[in-house]
Amino acid sequence: MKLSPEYKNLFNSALGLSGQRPTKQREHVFSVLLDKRDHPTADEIYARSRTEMPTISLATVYNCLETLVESGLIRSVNFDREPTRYCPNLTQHAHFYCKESGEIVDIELSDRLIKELKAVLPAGFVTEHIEIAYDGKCSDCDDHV
Amino acid sequence: MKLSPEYKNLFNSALGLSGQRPTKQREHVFSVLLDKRDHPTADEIYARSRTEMPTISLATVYNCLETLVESGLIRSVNFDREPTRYCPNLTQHAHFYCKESGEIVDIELSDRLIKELKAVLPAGFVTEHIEIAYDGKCSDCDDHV
DNA sequence: TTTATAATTAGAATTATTCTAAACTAGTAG
DNA sequence: CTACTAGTTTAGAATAATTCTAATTATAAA
Repeated sequence: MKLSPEYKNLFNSALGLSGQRPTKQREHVFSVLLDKRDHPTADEIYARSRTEMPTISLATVYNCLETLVESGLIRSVNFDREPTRYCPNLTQHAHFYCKESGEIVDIELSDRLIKELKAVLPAGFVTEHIEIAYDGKCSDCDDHV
Repeated sequence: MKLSPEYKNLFNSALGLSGQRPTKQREHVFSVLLDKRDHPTADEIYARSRTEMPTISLATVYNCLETLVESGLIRSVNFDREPTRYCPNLTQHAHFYCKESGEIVDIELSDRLIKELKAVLPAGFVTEHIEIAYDGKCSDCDDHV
């Protein structure tokens, strides 16, 4: 697990912009997220990180995740009564949580739709981020197939 | 703090439909939420409930909130790194969280917009609920006024 | 290099929430 | 009305996720 040159650049510049240092641990946690894009929890990320970096601590994983979120490299996702999950933040997308399988699927959102969502805000309201979470059943789990 | 006849009806029938008993505690927690619609946390609801019902326990508040959510009378709302908040679920709406004032504002959503949001799901995906959370600055806190 | 500042670490602490077991209450049948 | 059954409440203990603390180590800049 190693960052490709493009991601390495992205990583360095994003951290640079938010005034934070690129460390081995931060890079590794980022690469773990890029490697398997299944929206893991902090605990899961900790477990995966330790296979290649056995000395990393859980606190560091939390710290790294916080830093990566701040620098815009990843996003945190919350579902009801579930620990926070994380995903590398590349495109504008929503999340679909399947109640049956527990799977989380990314849903791409068009610029037009985002614009419409912003348009419904009252005058003077400025949004930085819109978090959209669907829940229901995915095509694999839907009954009337 | 007492439920109006309409809400009392709504309360009884909603609980009835989901096979649960209408108790004093559930009714009181519901009335607390209706009384001040500011998206309080369980702790805040506990504090408010105790002014009129000093013997209610925190566990009961959690139980009541769970029951009310199940029966569709209220909604739970999650924001990053914040305890779960609750609101009486009357209309289809999103939530706007102001990073400056901490205020949570309801944003009404048209049926058309909801339809469009459902339309972007892949074939076979069925959603029961779409949770939409904006964050940014509300009109009171926005800089360039 | 040296130095100042930031990041990591392990473990303790905190916070939100859930669980447990006993006491109570509502709805139902006699 | 009385007793029964199942659901609900209660206080406190337990758990799970996350944050804090203080010591150590690493990074970047002079």
